[in-house]
Amino acid sequence: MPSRIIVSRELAELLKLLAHPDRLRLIEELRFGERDVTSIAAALDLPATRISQHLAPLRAHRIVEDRREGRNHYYRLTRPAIAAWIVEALEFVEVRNRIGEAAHIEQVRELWTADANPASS
Amino acid sequence: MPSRIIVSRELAELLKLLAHPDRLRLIEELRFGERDVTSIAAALDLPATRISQHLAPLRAHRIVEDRREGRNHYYRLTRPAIAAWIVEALEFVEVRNRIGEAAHIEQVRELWTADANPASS
DNA sequence: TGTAAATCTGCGTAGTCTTGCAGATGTGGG
DNA sequence: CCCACATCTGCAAGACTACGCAGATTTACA
Repeated sequence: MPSRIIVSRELAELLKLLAHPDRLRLIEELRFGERDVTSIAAALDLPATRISQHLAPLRAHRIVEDRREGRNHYYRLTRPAIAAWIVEALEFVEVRNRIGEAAHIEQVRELWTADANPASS
Repeated sequence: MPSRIIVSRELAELLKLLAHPDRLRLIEELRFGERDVTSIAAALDLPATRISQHLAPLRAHRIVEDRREGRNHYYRLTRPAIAAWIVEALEFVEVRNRIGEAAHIEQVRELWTADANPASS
């Protein structure tokens, strides 16, 4: 079997893994370093169980790594560059004619490109 | 609703759209310019109907655009940079311990990074 | 040792994606 | 006008995914 087919399969698996709104926000949350599950859950306003469920496949594919400290599990990006790579994709998001759509994208690009984690918009 | 949530939804939609082995290879086929459906089908060794089915959602999200000439429909990437962006993702594909996995990835990276379309591996 | 906190895992349901196939459309040539 | 070619669309079955919930684990601490 040609390499193309093998690799495109792996690549598709990776993209499918990332192709969920919560997981994308989760990854962007980890942009600045490790966080524990409860903290991520609070930031995304989702139940901790759901975060754990999202983390499981990300962990299995080594998108994230974890470290235990007492009762808490701290997660971090295995290859932090993936967060920046994701933000680059904003360029390819179809800008529909809806009012404000482009503005939303620009706002998030700035948010996910910033060095710190100031406001949440 | 915060921009983050709106945009992460759009971004996830885009990634889901790309997250299919055939569609990834299809996009890489269009890297050098327009191709008609039959020609793509031959290159990927898939039935033309399937290619058409893959093209439909890509067209709807303006990943590709088409042009008719007689009976043929020629497709091209709306934003050609997306092909290069996808290849960058190879960096994040988990390199498993299987023999030859890394070699496969490297081979495809070269293939999908090359200026021409010589051999097929 | 008992209880609570933090997280993980398993399960059922509902919804979505993939794919082959049949049939519809549109176009060029005779 | 009729046929063949290129492509599209609709449909049903099977596979896969997301989500809420219940229960299992692991660890801290009294």
